[in-house]
Amino acid sequence: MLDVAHDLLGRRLVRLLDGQRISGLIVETEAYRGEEDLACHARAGRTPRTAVMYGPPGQAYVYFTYGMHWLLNCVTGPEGFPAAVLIRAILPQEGLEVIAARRAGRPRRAWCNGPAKLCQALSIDGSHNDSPLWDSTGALWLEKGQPITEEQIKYTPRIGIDRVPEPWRSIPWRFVMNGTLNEQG
DNA sequence: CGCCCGATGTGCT
DNA sequence: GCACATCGGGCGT
Repeated sequence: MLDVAHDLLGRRLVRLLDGQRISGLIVETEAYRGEEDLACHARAGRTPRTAVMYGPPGQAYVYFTYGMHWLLNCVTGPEGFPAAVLIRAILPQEGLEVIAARRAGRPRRAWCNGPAKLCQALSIDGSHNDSPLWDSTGALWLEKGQPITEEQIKYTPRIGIDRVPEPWRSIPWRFVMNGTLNEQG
């Protein structure tokens, strides 16, 4: 739901890879909710791919697109209602050497400033689909990060859905923490 | 800087 | 068949 997209901002996304923590603060999210939301994958109803979104909240919904990219979502409630929050950008915090290696040749600001980039940086793929993001004993989870205030959040339409009809194309369900996307870190 | 476009596999019509 | 919740390189301004 929208409050989850809001709450995820400022939280820390943690990946345990070869025993090492790799993490970053979430600074950009988007909400997708319901079969009536024509930008949401669940617009086609319940299918093998979208089944996770109909399940309990707190699970990862990881899908493959454009023939080469993985994207990470957090499923939101209530159970039975298909909705998820896309994690679009993080600010790298831990495991910087690993991130730099996985994003070789790119400037730091381009390490994790996109939904597919952060999945590449943290080695997130389909094996993490339907895994619990509240379980800190797993390979991928969310932690309390840094509390943020309402004034720090910018609301805009969602990205990359230009072919979706109104009102869905323009509804401001993208959430950005002010002044974070272009930081050098 | 901005716009354009190719890459490349999968899910759904 | 075709669209796709993207990315990065190329080229023009």
